[in-house]
Amino acid sequence: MDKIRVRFAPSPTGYLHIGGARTALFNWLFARHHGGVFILRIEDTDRSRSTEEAIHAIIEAMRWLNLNWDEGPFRQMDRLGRYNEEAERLLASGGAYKCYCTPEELEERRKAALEKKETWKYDRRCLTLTEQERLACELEGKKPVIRFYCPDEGETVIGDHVKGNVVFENANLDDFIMVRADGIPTYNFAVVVDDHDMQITHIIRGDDHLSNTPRQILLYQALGYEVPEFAHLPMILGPDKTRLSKRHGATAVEAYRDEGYLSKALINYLALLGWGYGDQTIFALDELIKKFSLGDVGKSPAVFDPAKLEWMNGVYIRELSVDELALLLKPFLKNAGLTLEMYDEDWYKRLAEITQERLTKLSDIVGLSDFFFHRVEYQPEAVEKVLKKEGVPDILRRVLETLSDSFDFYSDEIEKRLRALVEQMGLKPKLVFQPVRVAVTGRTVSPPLFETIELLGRDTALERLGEAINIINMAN
RNA sequence: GCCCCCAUCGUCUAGAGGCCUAGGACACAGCCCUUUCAAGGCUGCGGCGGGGAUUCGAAUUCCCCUGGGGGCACCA
Repeated sequence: MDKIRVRFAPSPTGYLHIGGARTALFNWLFARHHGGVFILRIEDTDRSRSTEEAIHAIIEAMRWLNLNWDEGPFRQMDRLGRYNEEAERLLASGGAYKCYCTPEELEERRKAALEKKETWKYDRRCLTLTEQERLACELEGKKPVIRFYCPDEGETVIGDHVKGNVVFENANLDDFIMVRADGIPTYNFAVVVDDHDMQITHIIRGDDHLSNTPRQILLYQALGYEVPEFAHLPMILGPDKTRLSKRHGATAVEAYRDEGYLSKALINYLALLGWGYGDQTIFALDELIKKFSLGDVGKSPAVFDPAKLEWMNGVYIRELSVDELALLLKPFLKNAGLTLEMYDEDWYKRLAEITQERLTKLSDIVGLSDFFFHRVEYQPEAVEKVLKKEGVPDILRRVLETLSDSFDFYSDEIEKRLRALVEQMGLKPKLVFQPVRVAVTGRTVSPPLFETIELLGRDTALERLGEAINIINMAN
């Protein structure tokens, strides 16, 4: 087989969507698996909806996901000449014809047909225009569109790699518009010329394109092109089983990045949406490349499950080294305004270490560690439930004394001394540690206590212990 | 309305006629570990949409129904 060439061809009308990312990923995996070429092409022929920002956003997202492309990004708007050439060629051979019907006229006729419960198909009014009538239209200043002359007999078969053979009656297709009145090609035409020119061997895309495929195949044949292979991926759905969209929550890849998802986790999760390899759920990237095949792509649509993505993200966060995690965490802290001069690199690494298995998203670090960066805010509930218990002031005083002793302020040593105190007081560990936790963090839930005390530093820890004692006294 | 696609736990899926008493993962519940929360371990809950047909035997093959999705633009 010739060298495999695939492409991802988004239209730049918004951010890179989860579904688009999945399509890009499958193309990329297929290319990498076969040592082929992955091409990025921007389908920007919809001039009213395409924007430069969207192009940048898509490219950014692709980079973040590490879906590197070998050729491109190509832009369809740069290739207008080619479409023109091919359209002229088809016009000359009778495979296409000019149509002077205006959108308004068409809309009217479409409506009328629908009212009579007839299926609308372009009525070929302009197919039989005489040269004189044509000239008259031109003189009126009408700009024609170019329509494909669609055969009304026979059938077109797609040999799809995931759907199998799909048969369409040509009679159900109509003479669709290839080139708009302004000379810009429509999707169905541009995509065919591009895929041919770029020697695409496999077209892997969402199955929302399945019903467009026969039109495109007919176009390939009319233009004398070799028809490529097709693989139509099942849609990604929201919880209500409709096509995944903003209504269902975040769908932009960059939103996940900003929430603190790791690209590797997103990739792994996306790979499982429509593809599977036995019972396995966690795949390293090279494993994905090695194991990916179109044959293992499922036919049925998949519901996007944010909960599973979250879980998987946690798995990937736990796989990070402490150094890597510390580096990734910093921007999230900074963004939340949580910074403090006194904390050095090592401090952040320790923070990463003690929060690692508690993070499901990088952004979780904010809620988990904010008390390190500003005054304690005692949660009323925590004060009520823990600090106001019998004997707590005494316990906190004893802890304060213990931590005031001169010793190296490390978690191991802190733990040793506090456990000794617990022993000495003859209390259950929990009875001592929970009040201490609330005293130094303001709440009942926190990272591991002794490490937290260490990271707070002796001064702050003692200060907060004292503050807690005051609060209790004042309440009484 | 017309055309096309799809159908196993709530979700992602394994399953290509007997290995299925339908397996795994997420979620959920319980227990263990434990200074909290996590993480981890164990256990549990939970499914082949319905009807025919083929077969000694069907989640697996075929047909119909139902349900869901997609397309039918001078959008892609």
